[in-house]
Amino acid sequence: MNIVSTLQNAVAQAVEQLYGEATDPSKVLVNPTPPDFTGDYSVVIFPFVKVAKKSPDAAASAIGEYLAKNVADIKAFNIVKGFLNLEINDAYWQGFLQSVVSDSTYGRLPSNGKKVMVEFSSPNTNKPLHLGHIRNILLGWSCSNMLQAVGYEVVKTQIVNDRGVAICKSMVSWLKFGEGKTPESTGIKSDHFVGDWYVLFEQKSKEEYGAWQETAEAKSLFESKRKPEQLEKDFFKDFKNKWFNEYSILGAEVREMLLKWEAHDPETLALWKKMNDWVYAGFDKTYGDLGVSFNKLYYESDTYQLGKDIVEDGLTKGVFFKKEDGSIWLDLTDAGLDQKVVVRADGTSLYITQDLGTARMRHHELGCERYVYVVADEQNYHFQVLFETLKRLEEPYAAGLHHLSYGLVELPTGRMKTREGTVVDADDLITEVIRIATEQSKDRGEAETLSEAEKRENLRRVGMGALKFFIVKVHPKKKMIFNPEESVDLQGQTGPYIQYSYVRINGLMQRVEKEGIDLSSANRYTSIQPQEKELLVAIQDYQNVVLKGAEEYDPSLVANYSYDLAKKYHRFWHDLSVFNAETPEARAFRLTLSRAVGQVLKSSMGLLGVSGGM
RNA sequence: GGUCCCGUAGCACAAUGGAUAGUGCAACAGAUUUCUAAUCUGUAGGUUACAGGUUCGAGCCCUGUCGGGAUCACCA
Repeated sequence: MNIVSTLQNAVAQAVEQLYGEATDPSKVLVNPTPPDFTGDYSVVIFPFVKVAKKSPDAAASAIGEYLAKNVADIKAFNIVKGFLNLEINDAYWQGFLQSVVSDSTYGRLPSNGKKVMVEFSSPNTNKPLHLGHIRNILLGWSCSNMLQAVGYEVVKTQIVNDRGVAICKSMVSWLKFGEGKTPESTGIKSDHFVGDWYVLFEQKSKEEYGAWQETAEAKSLFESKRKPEQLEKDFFKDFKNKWFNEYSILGAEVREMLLKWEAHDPETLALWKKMNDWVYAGFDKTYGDLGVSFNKLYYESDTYQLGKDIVEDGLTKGVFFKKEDGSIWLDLTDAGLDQKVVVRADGTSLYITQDLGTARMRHHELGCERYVYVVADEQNYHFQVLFETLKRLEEPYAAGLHHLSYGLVELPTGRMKTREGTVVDADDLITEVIRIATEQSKDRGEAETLSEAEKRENLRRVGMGALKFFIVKVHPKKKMIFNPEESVDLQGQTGPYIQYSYVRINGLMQRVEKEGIDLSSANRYTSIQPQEKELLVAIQDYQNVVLKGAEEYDPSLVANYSYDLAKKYHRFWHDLSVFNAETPEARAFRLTLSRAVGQVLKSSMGLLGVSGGM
C-alpha cells in the first residue's frame, strides 16, 4: 500500500484508540514535509485537538508515539507548531523503488469496467482549425488519457458541424468566383482552400453591404428605424443580420443553397460533399500533426433533425409547453435560468434540440457512465440549459454529464478576432513552433551523429512538445496567453526542459545496457540523500496526481507535476554523481532511481500527448 | 441591466481551508571545463484588486465594492 494511505489509516486508528473518535482516513491530511523541516511526510494535527482536548503539540506528541509504535516504516518523528513530521525508513523507500521499476504500469489503475465518452474538437467545416481548437483538442486528448489511466474505457468522439449557413457560404463563393480551381490545382492545403472561399465570401458580402448602405432604400430605412441619437454607423452594425437575411443578394444565394441542400438536390449535395471532403483531408493532416485520433465521428448532417422525439417526451411529461404559434418552450426560471425555445414555430429544430437528441442517441449507442463535452466557455449557458433539461426529462445518464469548459487563448499580440483577420491558424502555429525550435538548435549546434531526417524529427518533437505542454499546463478554466517563443525555450517551465530530462535518463540507461551494469546492489545503499528522497516522494505522489487530474478533468495538474519532477531530477543530477558515484551501491541505486523517474516522466508526459523523444 | 467566470511579483503561471504564498521568464551575482552546458545555486521582486465576515487557521469559503471577460437569438 501507498505509504500516504498507510499513514492516513494509522492516524485515524490512533485518534480512535486514543480519543475514541472515529475518523475517515481519507480526510487525514498527510503532506510532503517542506524542505526546511526534518521529515518526509507531515500530518496536520489541528483537526484532532478538539477531540483530544489537548494542545496541538501535546496531541501531536501522543499521536506520534502511537504511530512510532504501530507503523514499522516510521523511523522517527518531530513536532513543530501542531505539525507532526514523520521520517520514513530507508527500507521502505528501497522497497518502493523496486516496486516501481518492476511495474511498467506504475501510476495506472486496472480497468474499472466503466465507460466514459469525451467529445472534443467538433469543428465547423467551412474553415481550418485555429488556436482555440488546439486548446480544445489537447484538453480533450489529455483528459481521455487520464481517464483511461485510472481505469475507464474511453470513447473519443467529435461532432462535425458539416452543414448550415457557414459551409453554404464557402460553396456559393467557390461556385461564383472559384473558376473551377481545386486544392490540387492551387497547391493550397485543402481545408485552407475551403476557408479561403469563406473569407472571400465575407469580403464580398461586406462590400455589398457597404454599397447598399449608400442606396436610397437604406437611407430611408435608417431614418425611419433609427433609435434616437443612434449614429448611422451603429445602426447599420445592428442591422447587419436583418440585411443579410432580407436584402442581400449573396444572402439570398446562400439561403437558396441551404434550401436546395435540405431538399437533397443532387448537384448541391455533390458540391457539399466535395468541399467537405477537402476540409476533412486537411483536418486529418492537422490531427495527425497533433497526434490525436477519434473512436467515433458524428456528423451534424445526420443528427440535426434528432431531438424531436425527446421533445415529444418532454411535452407528455409536462416538462415542455407549447405556445399558440406552435413553438415549444421550456421554463427554467425556477433554476435561475430563462425560458428557452426547443422547437421552432415551424416545427424545425434548433441547436439545443439537436443536442438533446444526440445525448439520448449516444447514450443508447455507447451506454457510458459519464459524458464529457469539451467546449469553450462562451457556451457555458447553453450547457447549463442542456444539462438541466435532460435532468428534468429524467434521462438516466443526466447525472454523468459534464461540460469541460475552457477559456480563451490569446497571443501576446492580443486577442484573436475573426473579423480582423487575427485568428491564429493551427497549422501556421505548428509550423511556427517547429521553426523556432530549429532556429534555437542552430545556436546550440546539434549532435552531428544524427541524420538529417532524425534531426528534423527531433525538432518536430521539441516544437510539438513545447506547444502542447505550454497550453495544457494552464488550468482549463482560465484564459491564457500562448507565447510561442517562450514555449520553445529550453530553460524554464517548458515541455522541452522536461523532454531533456528524459533524454538524459535515456542516455544513462543505454549506457547501463551497453556496459552491462548490474543494478541489483541498489538495495544495499543505506544513505539516501535529500535530493534522492524528494524524487522518491514525488514518484510516490504520481498515482494521486493522475487520479486527481482525471477526477477534476484537469491535465494542468499532470503537467505541473511533470515539470516539478524534471526539476527535482536536474537538481539531483547536478548535486550527485550517478556513474561516478562514491560506491557501486550508490551507483546502482541512483541508476535505478533514474530509471524510475524516466518511467514516470514518460508516463505523465504521455498523458498530455507529449511523446516526443520519450 | 440579469446570470456566470476571472483578478496572485514587471510578465506568464502554481498553491486538496494548513507551516514563512511558490515556479519560470526578464534583472543581478555566482557554481559546475562533466555523467551531453537543453544544468544548478543565490539576490531582488507580494497589503494574493478592495472592504467586511466565518474559522484554531483564508489566496481559497460567505457578503459587498471595483476592474476584466463571457453570455443573455425561433444562430451554432
